[in-house]
Amino acid sequence: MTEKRQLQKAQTRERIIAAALKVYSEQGFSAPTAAIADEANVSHGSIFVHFPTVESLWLCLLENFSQDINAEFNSLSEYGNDIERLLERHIDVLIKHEDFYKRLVKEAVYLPEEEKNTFIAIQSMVSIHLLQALEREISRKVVKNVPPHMLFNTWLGLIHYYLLNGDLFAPQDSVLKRYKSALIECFLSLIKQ
Amino acid sequence: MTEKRQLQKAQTRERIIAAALKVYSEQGFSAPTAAIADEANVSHGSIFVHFPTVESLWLCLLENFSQDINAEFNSLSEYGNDIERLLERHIDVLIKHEDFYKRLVKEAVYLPEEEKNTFIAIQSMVSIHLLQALEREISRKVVKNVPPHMLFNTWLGLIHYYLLNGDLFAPQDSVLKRYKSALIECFLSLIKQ
DNA sequence: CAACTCATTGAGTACTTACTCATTAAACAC
DNA sequence: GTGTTTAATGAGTAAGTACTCAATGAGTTG
Repeated sequence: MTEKRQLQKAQTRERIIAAALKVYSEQGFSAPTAAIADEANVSHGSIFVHFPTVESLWLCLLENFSQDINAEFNSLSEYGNDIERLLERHIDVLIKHEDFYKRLVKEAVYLPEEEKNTFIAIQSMVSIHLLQALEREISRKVVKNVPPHMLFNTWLGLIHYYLLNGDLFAPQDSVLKRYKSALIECFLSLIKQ
Repeated sequence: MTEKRQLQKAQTRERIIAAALKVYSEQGFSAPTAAIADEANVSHGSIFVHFPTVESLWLCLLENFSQDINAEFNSLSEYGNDIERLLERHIDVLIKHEDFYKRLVKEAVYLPEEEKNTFIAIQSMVSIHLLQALEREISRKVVKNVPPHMLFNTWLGLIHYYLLNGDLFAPQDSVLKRYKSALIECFLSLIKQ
């Protein structure tokens, strides 16, 4: 049997991934690989044993993140067409991953195509549920007759705006926690007839 | 008289500034100084004769930009409280400087404090006029009774969202030109009672 | 126990960047 | 015309980065 080695290798990989998530959340994706090795208590070279390039490490993190978050958004279907509860759930999931999500909003522009697309896919996940609910409520004349994708973009634009300017709106605090109800209230009152 | 030298020095400075504006608009603020020297047809060292550090070059560009754009926004007062025309004018000014403005939206987060503040000041300029009009229309019950600053953030969030995702919404084209009327229409119909 | 495999190491390499400074030549003062 | 000032030059420096690879030693196998 050749188990102990495999196990240790897997553990090292996980340590690197966890360290990278932390370091990138705090310092951004241009943080040096040396900082990740430090955080993971692993030699610098070890990173390149597990990931041939930094880009492959980014991609791995993004795919993990996408899976995690998609799993949490799947439960959105439970809420049916209750827009308020969908919005609440949306923000709650983002709060859970606020640091990393904020980094993505800030830096996705500079990530390579593949990573960018993964991030866009995450947003599509929410949009599916929200658009469905919006269309339903528009047809029921509860929500204004505005193209639903523009409503969705307004919502995401608002949230990302607050995330990007977090230092301004809520210094040393979670913007999403602080403004959750204000954001939802504002958006709801805007879209309603 | 010692004129020719001063004139040539000033011209070189302007050439560097113009080149930097172009290069940064196209490649972002992390573009190497060598690219700017190339574009300006000036030696690499020349840049540091006129600007002690790259940061001082960034700041100079931002201050120029702020002055230009503020001058154009000052005419906003002519429009009084006509929100639609204010929004139109806002987008028109941004269209005029779209490439550089887009870069700022994308990268302001990483610029040093002073540059970031200059960018924030630009946004305040618009907010003054727009908030005034919004408050007026709220008191006249034409616009919904939502905190005006949240309405402003919704508007700016929407525009910045479209700018950030320009490649998605309008590949190889100006997002603002393409979506100007849609954005204004959407926002107006949302805020109205 | 001996031979071998392989995850891990960290000093070293190759590259890119902002910034320097001795040198040059054009503009200027007399 | 001669000497001085100074804008401009570009090869050179220092610092930081991702990535490599020969050496190590713990794990594994017979």
